[in-house]
Amino acid sequence: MDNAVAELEHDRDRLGRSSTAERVADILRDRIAEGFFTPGQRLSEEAIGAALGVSRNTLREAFRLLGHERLLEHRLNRGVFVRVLSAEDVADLYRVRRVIEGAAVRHSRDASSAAFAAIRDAVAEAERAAREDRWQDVGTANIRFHQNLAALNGSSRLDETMRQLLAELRLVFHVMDNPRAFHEPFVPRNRELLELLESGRVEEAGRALEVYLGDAEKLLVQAYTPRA
Amino acid sequence: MDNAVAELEHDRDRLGRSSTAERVADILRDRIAEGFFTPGQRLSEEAIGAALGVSRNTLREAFRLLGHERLLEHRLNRGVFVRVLSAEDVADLYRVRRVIEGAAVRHSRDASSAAFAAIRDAVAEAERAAREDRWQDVGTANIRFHQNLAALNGSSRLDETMRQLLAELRLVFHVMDNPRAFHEPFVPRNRELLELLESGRVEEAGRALEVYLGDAEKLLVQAYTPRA
DNA sequence: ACATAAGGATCGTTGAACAATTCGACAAGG
DNA sequence: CCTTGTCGAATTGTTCAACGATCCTTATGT
Repeated sequence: MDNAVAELEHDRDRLGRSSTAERVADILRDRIAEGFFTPGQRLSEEAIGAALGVSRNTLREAFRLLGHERLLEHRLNRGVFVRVLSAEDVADLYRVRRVIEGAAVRHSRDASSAAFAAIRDAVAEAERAAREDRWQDVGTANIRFHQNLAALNGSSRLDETMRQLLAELRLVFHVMDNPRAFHEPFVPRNRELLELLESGRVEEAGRALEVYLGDAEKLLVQAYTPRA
Repeated sequence: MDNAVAELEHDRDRLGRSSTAERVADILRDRIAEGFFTPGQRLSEEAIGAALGVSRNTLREAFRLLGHERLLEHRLNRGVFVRVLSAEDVADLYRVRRVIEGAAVRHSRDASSAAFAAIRDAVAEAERAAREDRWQDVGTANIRFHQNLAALNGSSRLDETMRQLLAELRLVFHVMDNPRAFHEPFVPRNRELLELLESGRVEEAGRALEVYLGDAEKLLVQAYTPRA
């Protein structure tokens, strides 16, 4: 019986998981990800508080949460705004990706088969969505691909960093007017990268990743600089 | 004159730097770093609010800030506690360090001389503090050494990640009963690592770093497991 | 056209209040 | 003796109303 009780401890995390502020943050996070709130838009404490039926204090806690995820920007005495990423931000995000995903590739030698299965799933999902012209979903699957790739590092903190990073990148994706043109080319390249990893050609995969990220960054920066 | 004005922009960050919640967070962060609050200790909203003369709402915002830095742990309806790191946490922190600092070493080829100067400063400061038996300061200087080493990546986001990581590690340092035994051996090794970098022997530096981090992690884990 | 001042809107912070939850103590029952 | 149910104190979660501080806009005067 002691064993059965001991197993319950795995579920302990789920107990603390529901304060109003966190649920509000979840809602706002989704709204930002889906583009309902656009970058640069100001989020009024009063308006949103009234709309969601929570007090200003609770809403402010939710804002604080999303601010630390860099999805919102908090300007003193001026309110919170949906983050606007600069070209420099994009460059920085890709510097981090090269570091984390590059290390993930090098860790692929001693990764579990379950970790590879997760990556394979994401690739398959992207291919399926691409066949069915669901380009928004292709983008989501691509993001999952890179999230699972980064997970090869085996570090929960790097997973968290990666999740935040990809959430930030999603802010930029919404600026792209043509989602297909941006996401489509990377579907076969994800497949390619996966096969290099599974066949153990680590150095080759590392070089492919560098080119991959370089191309993706270039596309994003080009979509940004025109207005400068 | 334009140059003088341009230089002022570096201080711009500090302007927005003054909400009460953030200042409270700064105070608590320092207190935690110096060991005034010990891991596992509960921080009462009422007691601390009264002591600092701020309202509960403001204090709770400060708690949120530190919670996202993983210095405090927030348990629903039970309050906030100074974070207690497990052996698994230590292992995870060192996984991240290997990734970030390892990448930093590889970036050292095209790093500015100013970046190297910052590292050299930290090494010199550690040596000075060691000569004067200020072992707490040696630890602080060692942390600065690694912070500046990570800065070779040239990414503000990785800098931020590294700052949080090192703040978490400081939580563990306070568990060590003999700070000298833990910090002293690494002072000459920092010097060694710096010289490898400055002479361009990157691969060698990478291997030295791996050993370095492996040794440091082992020391910490040993200090942890006895009580298990 | 420009600087200045007034006004309105919004944020930052406080203090109080009440509901919800936790925790320890103590009594009842097996 | 151990377990279980219940109560009450203490603490947190959340809301609300209020006031000063700050920013933005607009009107005013030169």
